[in-house]
Amino acid sequence: MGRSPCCEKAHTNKGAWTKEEDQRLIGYIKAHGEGCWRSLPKAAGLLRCGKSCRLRWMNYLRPDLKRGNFTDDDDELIIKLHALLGNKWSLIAGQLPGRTDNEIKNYWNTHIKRKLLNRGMDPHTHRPISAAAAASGLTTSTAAPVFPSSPAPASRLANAPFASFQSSTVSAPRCPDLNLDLDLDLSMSLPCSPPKTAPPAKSTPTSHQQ
DNA sequence: AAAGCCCTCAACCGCATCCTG
DNA sequence: GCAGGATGCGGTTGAGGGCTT
Repeated sequence: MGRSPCCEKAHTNKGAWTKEEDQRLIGYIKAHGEGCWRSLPKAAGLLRCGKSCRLRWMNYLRPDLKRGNFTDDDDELIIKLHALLGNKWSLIAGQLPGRTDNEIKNYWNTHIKRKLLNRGMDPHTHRPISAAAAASGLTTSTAAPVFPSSPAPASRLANAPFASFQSSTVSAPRCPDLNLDLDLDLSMSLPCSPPKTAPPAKSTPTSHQQ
């Protein structure tokens, strides 16, 4: 496509990071802080593209990461947040200090999906599979999720009514503004747009752009 | 003990959105 | 208001390790 590549692929390493690369990245960020990912690799003496450095730092090297050891509470929270937000992994991660969007996404796909299926729940709609199927003259896969199925882009969520819990992440441990302790009928609690039978999360804007 | 299969997770890719001039 | 660049996000892939046969 017409986009310029994010970096010169010919001169960048790919694949797994070596310890030395990690050390360089950590050292550089400790010394200079995050930011300007595009120029960071050169400045740090890394043959990586900025994106790759950012990802490595965010998902693996950051000192405040927990990594692994998801508790049942974490599971339940993720499930509830997913019911509310859909595949907005970064927002979900924001409610779980020390977790990254990538980690949660992986954990969802490998563990929680299965957990929900075992419970007879549809991981997309968060409804009982039979009900979800029945409810769909709609196809199962597009059965209306209980979260806004064509949610506003993440950034716009900042303007959404539940934005308050996003910004509250830091000060309060978890979702003080969401009634996550209840077995919510989430479809009732959503402040956002009325449910549409729209494609799931990310696909939204695509249709009217490009 | 070996081979094949399955699962997990780190990393990449492409697109969307934000930011700046 | 527009264009281009930078950053962030979500989907997907592939390597490696563990498990099963």
